[in-house]
Amino acid sequence: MRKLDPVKHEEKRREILDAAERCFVRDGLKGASISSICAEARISPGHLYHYFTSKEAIVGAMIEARLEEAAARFAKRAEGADVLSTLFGEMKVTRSGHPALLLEALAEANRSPPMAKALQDHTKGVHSLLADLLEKGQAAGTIDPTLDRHVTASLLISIIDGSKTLYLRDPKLDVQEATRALQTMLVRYLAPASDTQKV
Amino acid sequence: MRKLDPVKHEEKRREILDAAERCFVRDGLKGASISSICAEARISPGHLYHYFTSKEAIVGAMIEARLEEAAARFAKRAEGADVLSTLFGEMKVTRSGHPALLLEALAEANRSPPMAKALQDHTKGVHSLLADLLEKGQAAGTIDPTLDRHVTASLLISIIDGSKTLYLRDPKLDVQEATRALQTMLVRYLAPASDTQKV
Amino acid sequence: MRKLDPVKHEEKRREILDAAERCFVRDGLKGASISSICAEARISPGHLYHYFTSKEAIVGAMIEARLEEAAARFAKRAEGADVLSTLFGEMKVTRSGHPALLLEALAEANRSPPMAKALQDHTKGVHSLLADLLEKGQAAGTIDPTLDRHVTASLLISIIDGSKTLYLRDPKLDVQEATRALQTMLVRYLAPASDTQKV
Amino acid sequence: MRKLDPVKHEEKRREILDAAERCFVRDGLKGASISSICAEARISPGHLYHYFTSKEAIVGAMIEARLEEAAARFAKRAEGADVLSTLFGEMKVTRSGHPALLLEALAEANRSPPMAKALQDHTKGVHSLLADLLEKGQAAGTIDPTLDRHVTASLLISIIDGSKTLYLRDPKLDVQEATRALQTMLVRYLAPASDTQKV
DNA sequence: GATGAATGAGATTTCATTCAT
DNA sequence: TATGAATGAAATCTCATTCAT
Repeated sequence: MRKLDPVKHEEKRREILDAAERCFVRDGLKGASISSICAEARISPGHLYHYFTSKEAIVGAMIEARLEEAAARFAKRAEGADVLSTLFGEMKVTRSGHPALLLEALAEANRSPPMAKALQDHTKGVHSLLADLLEKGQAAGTIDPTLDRHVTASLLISIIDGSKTLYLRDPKLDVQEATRALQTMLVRYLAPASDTQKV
Repeated sequence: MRKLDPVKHEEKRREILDAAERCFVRDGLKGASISSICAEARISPGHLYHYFTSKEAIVGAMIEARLEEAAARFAKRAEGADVLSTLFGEMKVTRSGHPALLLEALAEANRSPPMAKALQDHTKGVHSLLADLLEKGQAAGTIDPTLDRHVTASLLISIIDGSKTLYLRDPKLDVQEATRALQTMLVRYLAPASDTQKV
Repeated sequence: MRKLDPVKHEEKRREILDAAERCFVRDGLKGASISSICAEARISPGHLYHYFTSKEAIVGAMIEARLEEAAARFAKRAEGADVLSTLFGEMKVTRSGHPALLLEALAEANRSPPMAKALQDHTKGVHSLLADLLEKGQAAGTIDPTLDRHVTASLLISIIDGSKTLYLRDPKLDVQEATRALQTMLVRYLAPASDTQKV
Repeated sequence: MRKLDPVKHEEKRREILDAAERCFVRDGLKGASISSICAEARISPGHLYHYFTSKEAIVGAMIEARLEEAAARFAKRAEGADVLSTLFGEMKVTRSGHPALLLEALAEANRSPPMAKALQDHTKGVHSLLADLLEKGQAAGTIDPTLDRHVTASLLISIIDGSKTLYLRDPKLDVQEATRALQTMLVRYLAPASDTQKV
């Protein structure tokens, strides 16, 4: 009797996730309520439960989508580019892309094993992309060959994470200047020893 | 004839804050409930309100205490030391000191102006300490004199923040190795141009 | 496909208000609790908040309804009648109609501006009705033309208010006798000077 | 061991009652809390319970004191005066003397038998004073001898009660004018039939 | 698919009262 | 006498979730 249209279903799911995201950004993962999400998505609470089994599921799906999107963006940026320009590209995003959500996810990962797993799974993808880029750079002689690719990749990710707090800790900071400084640091770190010149 | 004993009062306050902190680490800033805090502190809910006017006040006092403590620790470490060894010292703390709380505070600062203010105020202290250390290093010739002290200080703080996520994103990461890599990066970044040798 | 049914909604609202009124009469405006109202209305506390945003809103709506009802009853009684018979009619209600609620409202109006406003707004309606009746009586020669209609109307309302305390101050008082005395007083007060005969 | 000084005790009790009264006027009988009373009286909650066994006892004692005071004032005013001037005197008090408390007491008397009893006991005193004054007036020929003294006394009390609502129902009312109108009404009501002239 | 009524547990906070000192 | 620590019940209100239609 139910003629279920999987396409429309998926569409609606995404609509709800979008609405949920706006609520989560505004009110926090715990602070946002199912009913606020329903209001934002203009559906009834009963209906929402046709698409998601619980609030936790919404949070999970939403974070998952965000992480996936970020990974995809990163992968696209990495295509045919070198490590440095990929990283530089990523850093311009710093103030957009709702760092709030990433911080929420990181805080939540401390307590929620599913959240931690989602975070770690996604991290793996970005990690191996970076490690590959580093390897290519080392082969091409543009990256210091003495650096361990895996540790360095992890480090680079953590630096991107850290860059999300710059604005929170000092809203008056000149973002462009800070970005440039970050780039300088990365260049100095990753360049082979022969590259004596400082940027 | 008995007058209120401010020492005991302060003691009890700290006891409650300690209990609260354990709850906040375990359940999150929003996830921890007043009654769980009361249970942890072994007092009645009514009594808690002799010491704090609201849950928000508890969160605020607790974060403030943590930030102050961190700043004090940092200041002590900086006494008579140079930038690099101060930073290296700070990084060993990485896995202790409840990074969970810092991440919670950062996430919360996105929405709560008082939290943002507390974070920014504390940041200023650490920032100027770092800037001073950088200046001294530049005067002594151990730090690249072309670096802007203020931007660099901000950047260093954000790198410390980012280091808090290393373990969350990859629990299998070798922390010692990662710490060494971080140190390498800092040395390469901060060293004057003449110091050609890589560590 | 089911849309919200405003009729049923309104019905339920009124049911809750009726239950609330019973509680308020029994326990007082402050003494009645949300949970007692829920018990009386046989709904859950959560559900009550689908219909009212706060306890204050319930109190307000309930008093408003009462005042409106009283005003409507008064207006109906005044239709085609003269002042005296209207007032006499109103006085027979004395012991019914829950004078308790009016006294609560009056006491509350001392502190609650919204309550004061509701009371004053409703008073205006009754006041102008009375003033009109007085004017007609003066034109017809049955009411002393030297009386100021507005002050007199206010006075008459306060006398009705005062009549609500008769039973409270002396439960053994013969209500019929008291009502007759009240009527006598009103006749003597309002009658034109030429009407020398006392009732 | 306890050398209890009954005079000081009584003094303190009265101080507390005065403080309590201010709180009750400000916040209502239910709205005022023990701790607000303690703050107002500048004593500790533990200490308060040396003087009163419960909040109810404070309310009771306070209302009792008020009623007694009102009765005493009334009695003093009645000394050697006639009904009308006594009533006129009483009416000038209208806006002072915290009508709030009387209205609270009346509302409370609907539910609290002790409060009802206190009210009725006090009423009896005023009632018989008024009845006496009326009797004297009738003997002297200044009061209509056909009026029942007891019913009339009750009626007069209720009119004084009602006058307490004048200002609440219409804050813009000219109090002097209203008082004059009230006096007119009383004169017309109480004067013997022969006194044809209207005031 | 879609609504909104309905639930009941639980959150924060207040308050009268008692207790130890 | 006097303090303020301490209690625990209860009050208001929120929220994730389920159900009937």
